[in-house]
Amino acid sequence: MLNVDNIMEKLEEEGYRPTSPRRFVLNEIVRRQAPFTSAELWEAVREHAPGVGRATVFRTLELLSRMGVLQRIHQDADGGRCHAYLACDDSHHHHLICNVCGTVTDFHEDRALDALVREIEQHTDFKVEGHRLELVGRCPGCRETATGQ
Amino acid sequence: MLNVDNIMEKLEEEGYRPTSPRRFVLNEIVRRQAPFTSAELWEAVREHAPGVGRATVFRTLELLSRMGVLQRIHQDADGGRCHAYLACDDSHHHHLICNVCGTVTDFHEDRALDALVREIEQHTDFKVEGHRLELVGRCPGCRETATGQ
DNA sequence: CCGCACTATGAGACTAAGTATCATAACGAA
DNA sequence: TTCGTTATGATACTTAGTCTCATAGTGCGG
Repeated sequence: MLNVDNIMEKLEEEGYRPTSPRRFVLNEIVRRQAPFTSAELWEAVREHAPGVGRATVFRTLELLSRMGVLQRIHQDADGGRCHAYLACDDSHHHHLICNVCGTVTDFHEDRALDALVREIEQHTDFKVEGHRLELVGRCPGCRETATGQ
Repeated sequence: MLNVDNIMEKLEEEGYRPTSPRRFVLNEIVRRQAPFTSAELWEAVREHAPGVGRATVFRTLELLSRMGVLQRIHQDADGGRCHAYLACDDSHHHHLICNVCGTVTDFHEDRALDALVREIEQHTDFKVEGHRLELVGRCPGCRETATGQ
């Protein structure tokens, strides 16, 4: 699914044009494993495809988010600068982000989450309609090697 | 705990000065029930205490966040504009935000969340070190009255 | 009560993310 | 080829938040 051609095809199916600026941006997005900022992406696009404008980069980010190919994740940065983007498939899932190397793993533990939601609904009388959940930690690789924060 | 005098006292205990600009800002923060944006707060402060500068409002927001009196929450707004602030006590807890009226309820369901974390650790071999969780839905009041989105 | 070191403040410049505008260019169907 | 539509790049703009710096407030030691 995380393949430039597939996504371009999907774009076309949904009525958008498979243009080359979009392909350039998509190329840079797909090659990233860890969450990236818009600034990083724009820098990379400018280097590899100098003709492409900044607005197009943002427009493509927005388009792909709407299509579910990309997610915008929130991080507890100090001030602004809290957004990062991440290519992922569009099924409902959550992210596990490594504190050390930034790699992201998806997970789909809906049973336990449903249990949590049910418990909360009982206690609070809220009707829960949606959630935002992100876990951070240490991936299998970094768990062994690195020790300090 | 959500009392201006208490918080001012706490400020003083931690070595900060209980100045009147801080008190003005704090007043506006404490009177809000629902999450508010920095712009709303700044507008309110400017109206009720014209002498206070914008930088002071942001500095106070930051200070209170560091002290745990305030949380910065993330919302899936379209673009920037994703931050809201919320006064709350500093124990570890999560928020339940009403989609209709914006009211926020805290919850402390750590058992179910721990179960979720344990399950994920087993499946992924990650060591989970932290999480961000926010639930949105419909509070008891709005659940009865409103029906449309 | 006074002076002094330090912290806090306001004004305003600055930064960075993201959006809006607008004239132009590429597309693709007829 | 033509023509309506969609996409594009340049650039201006907006908005959240930060930085700087000169000034003012604060609290403590005398």
